[in-house]
Amino acid sequence: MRIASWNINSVRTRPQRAVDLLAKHDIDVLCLQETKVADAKFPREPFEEAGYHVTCHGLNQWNGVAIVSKEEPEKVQTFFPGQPGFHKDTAKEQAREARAVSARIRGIEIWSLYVPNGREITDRHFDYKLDFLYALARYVETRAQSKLLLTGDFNIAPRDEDVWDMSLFRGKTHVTEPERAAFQMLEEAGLEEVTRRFTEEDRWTYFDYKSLRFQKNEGMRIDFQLASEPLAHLVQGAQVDMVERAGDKTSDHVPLIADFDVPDFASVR
DNA sequence: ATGTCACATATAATGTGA
Repeated sequence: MRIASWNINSVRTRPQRAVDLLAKHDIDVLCLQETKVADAKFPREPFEEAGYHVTCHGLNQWNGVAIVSKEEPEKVQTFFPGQPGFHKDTAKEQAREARAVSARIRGIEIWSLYVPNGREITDRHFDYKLDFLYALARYVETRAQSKLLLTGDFNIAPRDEDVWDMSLFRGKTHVTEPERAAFQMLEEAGLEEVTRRFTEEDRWTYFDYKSLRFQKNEGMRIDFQLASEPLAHLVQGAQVDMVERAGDKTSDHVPLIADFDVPDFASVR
């Protein structure tokens, strides 16, 4: 079973790239982040014409997540239990943003997650990011005994080698101790990151649009797939599709693909 | 090289966000 995760940075800007990706890799489930579209405007047709189901969760032009799957999801959840909200105006309601959607497919609870960026370490958004991760870890603790998969853009580089030049990142978001500790909380709650060990060569998942970062191979590893133990031991391999970052009108992130030995009971019958 | 993209809005230039 092939599960891919990709921060597409606007699904309306490049829907055909996503549809082509499904065919190119024969993807069973594609988790998208930063779709940047409200549900009513989501371009469902090209995915459905390709034979896929679309589960989307978008509230406005920001954030937005989706799960595109060959099989029809058995259960869908928007927001994870305990997910905190945010609004830049503290006088307004701190409403939850469209950063989490899940679908149960072939017995796996699969989440497409877009963790808050954090902006600057002195910004309220940074505290929001940490709160989001703490709440996520608490939810994981309740689900870690079954097959659970968190995919997406975590906006954290857990190790120094996950950025191309650590000296440029000290004091900035994505590499701070509290962010890395929060990521570790997810692991301590029962999850294992399953793609890293298969992607040592092409290890970046993100390249800034600015400063020719892709051309200079100056990237970051901030996208991951974290599986609970009952699923993690079924992982068979992982890869990034670096070709997807080349060419015109690309996302700034690269698709992250993982394979799991999960039987398709329907095909066995 | 902060110097690129994407989205929105009294559509044309600017604000927000990454």
